[in-house]
Amino acid sequence: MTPARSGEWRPLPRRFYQRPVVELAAALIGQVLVRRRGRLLLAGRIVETEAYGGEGLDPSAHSFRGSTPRCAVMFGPAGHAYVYTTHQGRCCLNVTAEGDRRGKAVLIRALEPLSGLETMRALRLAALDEGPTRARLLAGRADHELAAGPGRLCLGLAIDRELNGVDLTGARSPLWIAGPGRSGGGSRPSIRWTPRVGLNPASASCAWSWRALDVASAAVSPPRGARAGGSKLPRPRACPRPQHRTAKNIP
DNA sequence: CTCACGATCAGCT
DNA sequence: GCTGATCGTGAGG
Repeated sequence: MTPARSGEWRPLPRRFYQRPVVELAAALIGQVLVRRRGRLLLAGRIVETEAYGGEGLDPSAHSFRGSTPRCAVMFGPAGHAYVYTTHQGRCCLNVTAEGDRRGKAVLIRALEPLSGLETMRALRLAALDEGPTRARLLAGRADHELAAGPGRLCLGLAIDRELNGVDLTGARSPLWIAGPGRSGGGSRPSIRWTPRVGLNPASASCAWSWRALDVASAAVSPPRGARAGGSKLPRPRACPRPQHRTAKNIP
């Protein structure tokens, strides 16, 4: 936001990412994702993440069946960006974990915008078709909705496949993750665990509560299609026996 | 080459 | 709360 605050946004070191992936998903809550675009900094506080396990361990992970051209970055060192495209030209951002080259990563699902809000709004709008609803969207898009969702935050922060593989710890990186700085207030966020979004409810991995979210944030992404603006926290998708992580759960 | 499948989103009921 | 759009990716023939 302010130059003084942006000066506090230094990249977290490699060792921050070198830990079990579920632990990293929790540790990322409250940190600040920063995107440098020319002289402009776009940034938001991370409020929602999901852990994805490794090859042969987590059927929901792209790395489950081993390295492919798309997910090769997951098999690289920790602290790099894995950006993949989903349909409708949208992207999702993951950060690699552990560095054991077994394909573990954390999906960043939602941010609370901190810096560059007008640019985020413009980038989001540019991705929509021109039409009669455009003005209404412009007026109605609340700040906390700008990056509430994995595809939305990539649009708003101009994150696309060109950033796939970038080192998040690099001093000159166009993308990095920083500590909360003074604005963090010193108190650790309160984390709630739920099953991950979009899984087949019948799948065994649906029982693993590997989605971490900041209970205090209004910017967490709804599981699917729910109207924004409501104050209710998202309800986890119906899954058999949701449970918190256990030693057995952690790949 | 062809086919099936989503780690989604916006709009409407 | 539900539906349709729409296309990159990877597996298989």
